[in-house]
Amino acid sequence: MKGVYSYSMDNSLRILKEHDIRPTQQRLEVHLILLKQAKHLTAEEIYEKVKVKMPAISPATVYTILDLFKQKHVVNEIRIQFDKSCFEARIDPHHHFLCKHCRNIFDINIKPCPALETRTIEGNLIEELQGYFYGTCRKCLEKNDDKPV
Amino acid sequence: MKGVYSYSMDNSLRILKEHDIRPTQQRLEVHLILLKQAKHLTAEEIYEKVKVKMPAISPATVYTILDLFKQKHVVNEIRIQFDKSCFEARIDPHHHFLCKHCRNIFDINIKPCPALETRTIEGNLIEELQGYFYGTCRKCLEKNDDKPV
DNA sequence: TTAGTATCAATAATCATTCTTACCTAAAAA
DNA sequence: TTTTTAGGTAAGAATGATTATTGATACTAA
Repeated sequence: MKGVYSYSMDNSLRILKEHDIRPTQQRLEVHLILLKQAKHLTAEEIYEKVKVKMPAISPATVYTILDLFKQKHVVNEIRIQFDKSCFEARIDPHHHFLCKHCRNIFDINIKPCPALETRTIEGNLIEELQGYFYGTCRKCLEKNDDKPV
Repeated sequence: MKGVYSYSMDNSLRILKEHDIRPTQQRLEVHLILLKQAKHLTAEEIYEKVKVKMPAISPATVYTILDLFKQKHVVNEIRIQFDKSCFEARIDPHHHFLCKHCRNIFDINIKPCPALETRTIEGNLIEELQGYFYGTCRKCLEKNDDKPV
């Protein structure tokens, strides 16, 4: 257990250093949570998880850290839900799907996606892109669950 | 002038009726503004514009109307800006570009966009999709304006 | 007419996020 | 070692878009 934890923490340490981020305890913890989770977490979910290890941390600190991580490109921010942001450690461009029923978010792979393969569109330079899909996921379709929550 | 106005208002009236929306004064006015503008407006911008004709209207009413319009598919909501929504009368699926410099929003046409052409992805049923591109628009590139606002 | 329904304005409430301030710590300089 | 400096953080207040609530009014159908 200690081994796994250390390994991941070392991973976070290396990643932060590689991106010129001074590795404080708080930053390491936030990064490790995103790395371990391998899922999309809201700022509040991250805050709740950090608080287990560091009860004194404040939400503002989590927001500050996530902001820094965004700037340094170690996390990706997703606004697929209208009322709050999610964050993920995966940083290569890819699309997302939000199920209206179970509210789960899935990564989407569109094989040849022209949007993901160009640097410019109609003369405009693309520096970031987000593809959001809304609908009913496979599992909820199988359940024949037609009413959105 | 009267002619143009009436024509547009008739347009709005027809569109609302076609979508089973009882045409009240407020709803017609909000719809007409979006129709005439042919651009992306925030809820607040719409509110400011309606207020010129109907000084008694409240922001809550505008939100309610826009919500109804969304449900009935007469407007499209765009969350390309993180802190507020924009609305447009164009309802066919298309992507958007936000320039980090001039903050303008442009419609984007990707010729063969697989995302716009499928109903399902990996077994998930797509009911709505939003493609958001962030970067530097053609005009700002020409100005060699490299610093985001 | 009259009951029932829908709409709307106004205000208050919510809630994610940001701002402000002050404290603390760690590294650099003396 | 002490001083200095800069950056990081906690706490709580502030912001601001959006939503909920409520009471009044207008429409609809019998």
